Formats: sequence, C-alpha cells, structure tokens
Amino acid sequence: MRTPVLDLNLLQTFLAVADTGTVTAAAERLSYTQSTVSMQLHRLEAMLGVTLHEKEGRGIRFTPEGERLLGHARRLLTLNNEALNDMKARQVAGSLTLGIPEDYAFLLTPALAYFHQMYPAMQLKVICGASTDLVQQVQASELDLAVVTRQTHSPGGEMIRRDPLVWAVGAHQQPSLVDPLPLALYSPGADVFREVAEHALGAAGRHWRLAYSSQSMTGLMPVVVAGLAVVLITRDMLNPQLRALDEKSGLPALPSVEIALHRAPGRPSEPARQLAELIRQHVGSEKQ
Amino acid sequence: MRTPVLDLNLLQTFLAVADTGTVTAAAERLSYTQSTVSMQLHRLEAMLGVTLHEKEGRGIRFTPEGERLLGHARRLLTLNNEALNDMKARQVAGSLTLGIPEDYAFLLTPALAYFHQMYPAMQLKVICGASTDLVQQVQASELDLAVVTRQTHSPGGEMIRRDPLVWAVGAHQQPSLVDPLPLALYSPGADVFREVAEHALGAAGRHWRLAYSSQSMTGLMPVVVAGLAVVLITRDMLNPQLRALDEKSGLPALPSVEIALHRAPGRPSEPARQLAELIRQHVGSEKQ
DNA sequence: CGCATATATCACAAACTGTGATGGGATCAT
DNA sequence: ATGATCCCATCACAGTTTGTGATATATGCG
Repeated sequence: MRTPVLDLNLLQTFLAVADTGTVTAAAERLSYTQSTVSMQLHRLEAMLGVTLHEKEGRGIRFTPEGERLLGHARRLLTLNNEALNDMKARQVAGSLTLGIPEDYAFLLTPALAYFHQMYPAMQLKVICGASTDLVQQVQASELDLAVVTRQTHSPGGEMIRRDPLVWAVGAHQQPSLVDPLPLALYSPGADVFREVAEHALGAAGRHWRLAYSSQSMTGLMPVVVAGLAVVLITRDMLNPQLRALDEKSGLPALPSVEIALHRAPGRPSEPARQLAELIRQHVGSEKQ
Repeated sequence: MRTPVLDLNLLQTFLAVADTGTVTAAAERLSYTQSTVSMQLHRLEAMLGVTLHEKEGRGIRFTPEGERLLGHARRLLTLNNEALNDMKARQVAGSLTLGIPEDYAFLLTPALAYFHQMYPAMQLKVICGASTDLVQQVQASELDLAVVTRQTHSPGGEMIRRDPLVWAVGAHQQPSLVDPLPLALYSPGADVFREVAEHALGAAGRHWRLAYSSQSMTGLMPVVVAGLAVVLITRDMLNPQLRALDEKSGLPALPSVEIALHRAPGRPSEPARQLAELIRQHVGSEKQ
C-alpha cells in the first residue's frame, strides 16, 4: 500500500514564503520564478486538500491551516537536513591527528566514539606527548588538535575543563606532615603538578623534598598508600586507597589544573571542527 | 538558497525494500513494477552519491550506508504521516456529544483542550446530567460518550478513574459523632454518595440522619464547616476549610467511587475514538 | 547444465514541472 | 480620481522526469 507523502521541495518553498512574507521574495530567495512559487503553493494545497494562503493586499496571509502546516514543515526539513548531513559526513574520508598527554587520554573515549559514529571513514590518530611539545606541534600544524594542561609559559587555546587539585595520602594513614614535607609527584605532561606544588608550598613558606616521582600513577601508589609521602593529584584521580587532605591538614590550598584545547592555525576542516566540538562537550567540565 | 531535499517517495520504497528484503516484493507491495523500484533505488543512491545496496544472491543486501539511511527514512516518514494525519484531522467537521455529571465536568478541561487542538472543526456538545440518565442516553446513541459514576444498577463502560471517598468535618471542629450521626450529603448525579453512605453505615450498624443535602458543594459548606454535620465527599474535594476523618474516628471505611466511560454502541467515528482516548488519558487516574 | 528467481538496463509514452508572458486586484503617490 | 507600482494567479509550452514493459544479466538449486 502506497502512503501519500509530502513533497519536501514544496515544503521548502512554503517555508520560504512564510519567512519572506511574499511569493515574489520567496521566488527570489530560492532562484525560482514567481509563477513557479505560486504554482508550488497551489500544488501543496491541492495535495492536502486545504487552503493554506490567501491574498492580502501586498503579499499573502496564511490561513490557520497554513500556520499549522508551518510547524510540520519545519520539523520535516530539519530532519531532512540532519539526514543529508549525516549521510554526507559518513562519506568524508581523510585523517585527523590529535595530541593529548597520556594521562588524559582516557577522557577522550566518549568524544572519539561519537566522532567515529559521525565520520566512520575518517582516520583518527592520537598522539600522546608532553603538553609543551603538543602545543608546539599544533602550532606548526603537525597536529590538528591538542588537548593540553595549560602551562604558564604556553598560554592560548581554549580552556575546556578545570580539574581541582588535592593533596592525598593513603586512605588509612595518618599523614606524616613533617618538615620538610615528603612529596610524591605524579608528573603528567610537562610537570605542571610540580610547578603547582613548588609555587603553593613556596608561597606558604613550607619546606619540602621530592620523595618520589613517577610518570605513572601506578608506580606512585605504593609509596603513597604506605604513608611515606603526600601526593598531589587531581580530585578525579582519587581512589579507594587514597584520601584527600582538607585545609585542616595545614597544607596550602591548591589551584586547579586547566585543560585547554588548541587548534592548528588556519581554517579547520569540517570534521576537525566537529571533533573539537565533541571534545568540548564530552571532555569539558560537566556543566552545559 | 535551495537546499537539497530527499524524496519521501523514494524513501518509502527504500523502506519497503528493507521490510520485504527484495526489490520484487517491495514492488508488489507498493503496486509498482519491479523495474520501477530498481530505478528508484538507484535514483536515491545517485541523489545521495552513495551506494546503498548490492545484489546478494537472491535479493539484495544493504551497505552500511543503506543501514544508516534506514533510521533517517523511518523518522522522516513517521513525521510525514503525523503531519498528514494532523492536517486531515483538522478538516474533519461534525459534532460529538458528551455527557457528564456536572460535578465532574471540570475534569474535562484538559481533554477538551487537546481535542480542540486536533479537531478544531468539530463541534463539541457537553451535556450535564445524572449518571443513570446519561447511561441510558449513551446506550440509545443520543450521546457519543458519557463519563459517569459507576452505579451498582448500571454497570458496563470502562473504568477510568477511582476517587477515594472520605468523611469530612470542618477543619477546626471536633466532629460531633453523636448517634444518630448527622450527615450532610453532597449528591452529585444520581446519589451515589447517598447509596455509599447508607451501605457503609448500615453495615457498621450505625444510625444516622440526613441533616442536610445539596446539589452543590458550596451550599453544603456552611453546615459542615460549622460542625453541624459530617459530609461524605471524594478526597479531591477536600479544601482548607475541611478536614478528613481517619479510621480512629470510629466511622466505617469507605469504598471508592468509580468513574466509567461509556461509548455509544456501534463503531465510533475516528474523532469519537480520539476523544475517548484523550478522556482516558487526562481524566483517568494519574498513573500511565 | 538449465530452470527458477532476482536485479539491472533500455527505449518510450505519459505525466510532471518550471518558465515567460499576460491579466487582474490592491496600494500608494500625485 | 488616475496612473504607477507591486504582487499574485493563470496559461501554454518546452524540457525533464518518471513509470512501464521488454529484455538482458546474475545467482542459487536440482
């Protein structure tokens, strides 16, 4: 059984008429002749068996039925555009390169999944490296995008996320807050954490010593859990074996790490723009 | 600027092919020839610049792009059908007559509003009357629909709502639960409340006298608020001046009033069917 | 191998669609 | 009023599109 269907072309001119207010202007906008638009309106009415518009001085006026159809037409054309965009996007091939510090790579998962849905033919390379290197590479257009911890000496990019920092110790340990403070440093990218620690403790006039340092959190855990050192991490990295210290511990308050998104100079490709948008949405702080 | 648009006809045959699995069967279903459906598929592919299907032994197989388009096609055609149904419904003229006890008429507001949205050309008459009369009228097809309190002696219809009954007294009065109990009766429709009261008190072996009776709640309020009588109402009718009595008062527990929807015998018109559905949704108890 | 079943392709007739020209109604300026 | 102007409706026609029937081609099955 064949179901009657609307002609999206007719709906499009119908909307153009609604937007412009006159048949002539709609014809202009759509590169049709005036007579064509007039006939299209009448064809639409014939198809629906309804009067949609009437002459009204200059221009036309919609009947209640016409007004009603407006909503349907808009919804249909929106859906149509989504469908076409999607089908076209899936055809886009090429490659994108994205830089990110290894420690933050896990944040990409949802954004990458969505991106692959949208652009299954795009090849995506993820390069892990230190923030300072990544910033240079993206500025040299060796990367399309880079997600980095914002450095004092490499500003720019778009801030998309703040990760509050905390002092942490083993969950069941009394912190050994001796002087100098034994510090374990988890050093993702280019040692932002170290910088932060130096600055915060320095400002508080507190002595400290580097008790342990590692590129991987795993390597640091034993020392911290055993209570041999205090570690500086983002709040999200807390796990059941760790416990955050509040201000009562006497340690200085900590700023947040800022995660920024850098784009290669020049106009980005559409997929690059989309990927940036997805990263902003899914990597960015929950709000919005 | 003219935006490219999909041809819903092509999408419809595309879906038919997806449903049936073969071009030939789809052609059959749509009353096209096989060659037409084949060409339509190819036209769709040309329009999108994508291969949607491939021959696969008997029948065809969709490419990933084809599978992807399926969802879009379904959404678009669903929206198309909604639009057409809506535009057609607005054309339907005629009249419907609906019966309801006056006291429940206020319940109709949302259902009637929605109905008028859907069928602005339909003339709707609301007849208020006693439940027993309404049931007779709807059975005689003098009414299309009737919303009534279910009577022991007029069963049938479809139960759409239960209103729990309560004993109530003035908010600031100690109930005067003397014997015989002074009862105020609000008598909507055909005295279901009175029946209920008689039955409940009779079963509890409790004497009572009719202290006051009125068709309107307003008329009853002074007597009850002043503490001269206990009144029997639905829980929804409680207001700040009234207070419900719980079982500790010694008065017998009460059943619920059942509201039923009756339809005229024979096949209902489409608008009647819709109105019944709306009433079921908006008058019926909140659940669902 | 050949039959049965499906899809693809082709040429053509019918239907549809956009164009330019023309007519008519309403508004505005003089 | 009157003419100028603006805008919509209608018409005939040319160009295009669409569906059909016939035919060619591919695939599985006995």
